[in-house]
Amino acid sequence: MKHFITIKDIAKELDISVSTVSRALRDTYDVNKETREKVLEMAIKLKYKPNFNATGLAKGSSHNIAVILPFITNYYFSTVITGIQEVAYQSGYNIVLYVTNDSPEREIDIISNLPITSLDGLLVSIASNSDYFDHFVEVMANEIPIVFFDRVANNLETSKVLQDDYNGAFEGVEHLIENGYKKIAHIAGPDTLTFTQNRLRGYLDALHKHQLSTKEEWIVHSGFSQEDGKKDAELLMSLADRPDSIFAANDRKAIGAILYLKSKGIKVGEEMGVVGFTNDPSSEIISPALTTIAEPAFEIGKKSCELLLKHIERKNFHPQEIVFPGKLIVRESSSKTI
Amino acid sequence: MKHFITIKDIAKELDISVSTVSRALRDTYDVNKETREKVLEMAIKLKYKPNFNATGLAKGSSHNIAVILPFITNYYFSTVITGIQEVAYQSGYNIVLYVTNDSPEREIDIISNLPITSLDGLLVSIASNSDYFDHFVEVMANEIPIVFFDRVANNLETSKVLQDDYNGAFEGVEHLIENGYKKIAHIAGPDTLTFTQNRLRGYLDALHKHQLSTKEEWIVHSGFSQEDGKKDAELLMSLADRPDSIFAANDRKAIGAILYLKSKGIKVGEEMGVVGFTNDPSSEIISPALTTIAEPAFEIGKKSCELLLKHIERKNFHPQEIVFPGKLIVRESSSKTI
DNA sequence: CTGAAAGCGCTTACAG
DNA sequence: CTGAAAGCGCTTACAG
Repeated sequence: MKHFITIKDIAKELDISVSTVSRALRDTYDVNKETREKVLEMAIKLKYKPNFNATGLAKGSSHNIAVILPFITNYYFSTVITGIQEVAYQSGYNIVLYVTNDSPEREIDIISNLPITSLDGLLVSIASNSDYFDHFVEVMANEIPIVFFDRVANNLETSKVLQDDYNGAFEGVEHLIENGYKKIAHIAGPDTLTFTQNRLRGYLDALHKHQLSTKEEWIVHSGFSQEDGKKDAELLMSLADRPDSIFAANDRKAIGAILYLKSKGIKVGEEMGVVGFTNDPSSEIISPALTTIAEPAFEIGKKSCELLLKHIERKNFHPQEIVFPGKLIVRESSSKTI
Repeated sequence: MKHFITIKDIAKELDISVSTVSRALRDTYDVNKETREKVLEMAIKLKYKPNFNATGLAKGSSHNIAVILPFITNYYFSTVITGIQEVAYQSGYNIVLYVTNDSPEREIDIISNLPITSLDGLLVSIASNSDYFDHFVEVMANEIPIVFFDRVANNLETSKVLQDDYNGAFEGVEHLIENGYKKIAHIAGPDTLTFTQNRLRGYLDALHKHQLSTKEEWIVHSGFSQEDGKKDAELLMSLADRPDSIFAANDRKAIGAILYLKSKGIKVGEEMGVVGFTNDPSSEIISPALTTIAEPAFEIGKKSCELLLKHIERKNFHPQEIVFPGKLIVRESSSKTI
């Protein structure tokens, strides 16, 4: 059996009670200054490490937060986690990671089996086709706060952190219009996701503002992968009335589309404008380089974690919704004259 | 205070002792079949969730494993974690994630402050310039098993999971030679890392086998980023005796190099061959597409986690070193006749 | 300012 | 096969 140094060892060594050691170790209680110093010294000398199972049991808090998201193998999510992690690390919290693979079933299974008694809060971005949120309600009923980011569950009284999907899309499409494109298609994400809907609205409103119209067949919903983008572009190019440009819901789709267009000898930029969303590093690698809306993924991660910690530490912290503005990054894929 | 259902609630409801409930909940002990079934039913009915702080305290195991690595914002590491996570999920283990940002200081700080009493094992990939491993020894002294992957600490009696860096490099360089390149440079990683050394050896031995020579100035060590690759290529191109091809330690460096070469109007493939290592998805996005050695990142993650679980479950499981073969993927960046 | 005692939820010899 | 009891390491009213 493993043996670790406990407060009992410190107490024995110093010939005082464990209660006093316990109090000295946290600085919230009245303890004689010298006693505290002796305890602290001894703790370092013995390399004492608190047993979080025990503190968790006794106090009902664990300094663990769960992060639950669809994937981690892409720029956006991995950067968000890095931001979350930065704040958690500074604040002495541990991150427990769960990946749903974008499957609603797996999401439900994970949430229902969460080691909820050793979790102080949850940070979550839901799966594309999640439509059942009762398991979140159950978690919240246990007084475990949740903060949603990016892919949020509406109708839940929790804090949310988002990028400005509507205005980002609006700006991206307007940029296309200003550069002379008139027949703008939109390859969108799954229409169940709120941010997909917001980007679609931004697209529609930008067209409307400039008295341009779209066609139903120019709006295609599918997944978020490069492969999806490829297929969407193929579909658009097969139309009798072809668009002259594409606003993609994210960069991976945009890149898939560009790859397809290039393979067909279509000159991206000149012949066919493309604008993405995210500012994935790949958008600089592809040629022509991709014009896109940059999302502050790292900041979103940091802010989400900060909010969650506030909820954890202040019982009645009022839920907030934070929206980060996007930023248009103009590159080569959207200029008729490269 | 939060209140959760406990085994006491089940016991009271059924009018039996908590000991019996406890035993019925795990199936290792002799319990009357009917009793067990009643308990299991009631547990479901009351939505009982075990308190892992309590089981951890009582048993000294927590079903938590820590994953500690330099970054998660790249293809390789995020895919490895996905593999780890897959196995952990199937086996009912939780992943506690720590990111060192490739900083040895942060790595030491993290490892020294690990909630070691609530961790069953560690999966780690060290920072580039780590050279102090005593904190790992300390962890191991507490009977917490460690499995290293990719960036391993030598001289430690633990299991290790790697790709075949030597042979991968050898094959990549030989491929360049077979395609007619003769003056092959190597843009390497930090020379402190074992896998960097192995890839360098593979490069050297392939040249040697084909009676080709290199020059000291053709071997340049730097970091692993795209930016590093760019700078390395710039340096190589400034040489009086320029190489005619580059074997890069990873794809990001290779891509940086290609981007630089393209910006100088150098025709990659024809004029200048480039081969990478990893098979990052970006290697298909860049044009010309990058020839590379594919690493089975997902498999490496799975295997690492499987090994760790064996160490956790079987006290005297003998440390193993697993090496996964790489696979040459030929694309456009290495063929003189595109 | 400090100590003794009860308790957090679970496990596990020890009896029977 | 089952129960009573002690214990895991820590916290926290309660006394003093």
